[in-house]
Amino acid sequence: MLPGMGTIRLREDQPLDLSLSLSCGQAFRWEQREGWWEGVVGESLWRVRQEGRRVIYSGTTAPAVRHYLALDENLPVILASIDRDPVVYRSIEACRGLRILRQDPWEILISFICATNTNIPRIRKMIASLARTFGKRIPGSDEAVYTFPVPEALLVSCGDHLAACRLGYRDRSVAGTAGMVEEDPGILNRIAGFPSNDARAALLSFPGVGPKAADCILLFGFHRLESFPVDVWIRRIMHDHYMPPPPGAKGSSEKEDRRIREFGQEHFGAYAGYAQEYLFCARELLNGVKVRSPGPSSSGTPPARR
DNA sequence: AGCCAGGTCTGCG
DNA sequence: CGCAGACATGGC
Repeated sequence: MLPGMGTIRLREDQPLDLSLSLSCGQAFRWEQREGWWEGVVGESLWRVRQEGRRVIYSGTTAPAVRHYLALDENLPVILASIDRDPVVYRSIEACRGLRILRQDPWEILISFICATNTNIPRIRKMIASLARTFGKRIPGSDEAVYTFPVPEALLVSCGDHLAACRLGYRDRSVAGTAGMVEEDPGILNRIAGFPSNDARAALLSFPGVGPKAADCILLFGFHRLESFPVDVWIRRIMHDHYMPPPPGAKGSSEKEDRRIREFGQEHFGAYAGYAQEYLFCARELLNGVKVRSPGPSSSGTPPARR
């Protein structure tokens, strides 16, 4: 029997969609293999799988899994609180069981610096490349598996290694942010204790972190569930279904994104981040845009736009 | 081949 | 301030 193997029984009233939660774009290191989800959390390789109301795991412990999957949070209450209009209602129906994970702030900080102006498949590759190049190998796994690199690890090598990770122009931001965290190792812990607006301001001081990345880091790395990141998809959904862009508005602008974010937080309330994530995950349904997801996907005929 | 992607930063007016 | 371009790369 594998170390740390066990089963968690989900409460009848607490939905979970493990696959959706791990693949929806809030975490980038989970892969489906042989019926399991495999991912590195901290120093360990986890294997997780869901069978109905059971979560089966190995390589970790039940409390760690419960914490990571936020099984302590009352999802029906959260979903009821954001269920304020037919659009988000449809998203909830489509994605019920999606939970916002509790992930490591440092890993999320670097991940969402990498996530700017690119697509999810490539983000996954960039993160995998960083881990393979700078992380520690985790023993006891058939495939080579690596931890997410600590800040110092991203700095020691001569920079050629970073270039080899193919981050594009983001490599400077990753290196700069790693340098700042290495010089001030307590900074993320302090940010974790800040009120959200101060935490947001602090995150904006890292190179490569703008308003959208800061909100993603707050939501996924610091579990600030009121955060409402506005990316190209959310902007599209909000303009199509909630608040048409002002006449004469050209494409995207920081001002317009701020307007969308403020509307989202006002409209959805304290759990606006959950609303954002459900809308994001239902974007194909809502906007009729073909979206790729990892793993073998059985694609029917995509609905026409609108 | 060309448009686009979970945007950010810089340099203008 | 607010806005336009540049930006490095690869998915589709």
